[in-house]
Amino acid sequence: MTSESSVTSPLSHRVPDLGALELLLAVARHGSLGRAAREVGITQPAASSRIRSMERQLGVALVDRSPRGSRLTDAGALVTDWARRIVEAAEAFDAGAQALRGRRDSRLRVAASMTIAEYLLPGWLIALRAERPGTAVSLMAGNSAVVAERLLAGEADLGFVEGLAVPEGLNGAVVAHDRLAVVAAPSHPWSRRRKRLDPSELAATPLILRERGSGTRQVLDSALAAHGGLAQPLLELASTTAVKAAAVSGAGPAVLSELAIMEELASRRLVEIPVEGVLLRRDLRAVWPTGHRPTGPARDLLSLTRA
Amino acid sequence: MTSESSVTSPLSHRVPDLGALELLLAVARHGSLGRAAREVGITQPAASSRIRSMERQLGVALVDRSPRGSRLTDAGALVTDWARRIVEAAEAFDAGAQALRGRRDSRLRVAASMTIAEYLLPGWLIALRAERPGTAVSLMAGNSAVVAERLLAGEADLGFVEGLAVPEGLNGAVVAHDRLAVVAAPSHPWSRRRKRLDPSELAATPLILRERGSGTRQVLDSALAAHGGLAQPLLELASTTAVKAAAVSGAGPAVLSELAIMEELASRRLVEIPVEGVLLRRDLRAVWPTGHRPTGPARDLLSLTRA
DNA sequence: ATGACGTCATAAGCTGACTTTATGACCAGT
DNA sequence: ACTGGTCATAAAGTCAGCTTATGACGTCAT
Repeated sequence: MTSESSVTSPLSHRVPDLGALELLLAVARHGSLGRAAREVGITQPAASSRIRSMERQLGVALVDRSPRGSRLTDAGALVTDWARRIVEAAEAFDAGAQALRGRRDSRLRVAASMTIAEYLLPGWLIALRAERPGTAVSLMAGNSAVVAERLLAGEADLGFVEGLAVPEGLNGAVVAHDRLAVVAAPSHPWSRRRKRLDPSELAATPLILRERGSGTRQVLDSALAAHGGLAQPLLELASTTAVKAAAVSGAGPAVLSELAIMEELASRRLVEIPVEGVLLRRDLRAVWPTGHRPTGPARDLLSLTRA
Repeated sequence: MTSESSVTSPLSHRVPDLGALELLLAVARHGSLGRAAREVGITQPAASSRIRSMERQLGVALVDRSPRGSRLTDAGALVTDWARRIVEAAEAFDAGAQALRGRRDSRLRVAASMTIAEYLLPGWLIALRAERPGTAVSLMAGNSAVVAERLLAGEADLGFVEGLAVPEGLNGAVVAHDRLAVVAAPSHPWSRRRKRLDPSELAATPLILRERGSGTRQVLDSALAAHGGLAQPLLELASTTAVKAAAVSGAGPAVLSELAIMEELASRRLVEIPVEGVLLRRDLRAVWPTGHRPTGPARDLLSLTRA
């Protein structure tokens, strides 16, 4: 192994900072260090030095400099693609964080359940910003009851919930679907099964679960009710993240929202276990007080989310 | 709109740097600033100050401090989840960049096509690092011909290609599938179609495409050959990224690999247009020289990728 | 009660990374 | 040759973040 590859130093020492990555993307777009520098608001020598130190840090030449401009090397193109994913995640972070700041003068006040706020809303906010720049959004995250309360109190203009039913006093429209998936680490015996899992077997096996009362748990229990009773907890954890981490580490099978595990499935840190005939689907809905159809910015956001 | 929300200042001024985000994740894990500080290798006062300035920057309280430790606030939990996605993208970047550095003493030398190197390999490398820490990997990216050449010259131990066929002299195993999808911006008329698109209509409509000769273009042309001839280019662009950007901006419909557009579909910046009866599927294969079944680290990586 | 141990906050001084300004070298096209 | 574009280098200033040293506060066990 190389001397560096085994070092467990903090990521931040081995990955260029966001400013450098943005600069790299700008260089890719413009084909010139100087123009890229202008785009990100620094001078040309600063850009030159920054790209150079990024190349030193990574140990790879990223751009071919010529008197007619700079083009990415092959390795540079690859690095730029990877960098773009970091920057996109940062954009989602920024969109979410700005909404969370929650100024009272926001034109659109959104109340959303945790799952939606975590996985879907940042993307929607980016799309909204692209279509209606200057729409200031504020975000309140909470469970269905909290969302309903805010809407009915007139403290929010649009809500998003993930329950089985629309709360009393609200109207809603389904904007997306979520599916609960049974997953396990690739090392788990279930990941090598050939037959689909039988629901009764699922109900009889201790699982890593969110605590009783969580939305995920409710959906699972109601789906298993017809097949031999409630889910058996192997571990009960307080957050989706904790459940995921336990499952990845091989502690046992878990039941998680599809939204939460897309990346783990793609990288095969988790494997989905097909289940026979159990429908673990739930609707994600936009909601508003009965009679108050969304208008203005709320309507803009709603139309973005409709599938 | 708020004074900040309309500012188009660089992302890096509004998003905390990677070190701060890592620190926040550590605080979430440990429930204590001091212990989190120790984990990321700084002192407690530094952590205290860094979290505080992050809270100032975001305008949101992230942790509840008490003499018995620190817990995330509700907003802090949400911010932490968003931060985790940035850090995960940074981990993928790091895994890829280390492989790209390509020391000659690497124990596992991989040659991969661009699409695979870009979208799948970083995740595999993270998984490999988790299972076999200390396996130094080097990466060479290129088209199928380059991959084959490296393998046959003994300069690579394992290859990944995405063509329609296995190159001469190599054996292979399908490790994943890719599907080409017809996509358009939500504003495009096709996104409001109710009927599936007819292949002959697809062949007759000018599309945003990669340049002739690219893998994507070849697959599309061969699929359309049976339905009225080759694809008509509206724009021919040199990179997947450029095609994607043009499609997102509404320039027209595009045909892109499913891997490349997962995020855009999730956030509805792009909409998939269902097509009637055209199979735009292609296999992604691991390959090695005929007769040289992968062993050691190459076998470890191969077994990770098998679906 | 009281002392020990944990928590986090504050203050002062240092270091280093990144910046700008001011140049210079290089190349292409006029 | 000259003009206008490219990138590189050097010197000097700025500022964020670090460490060390200390203090305040709450909990727990004696």
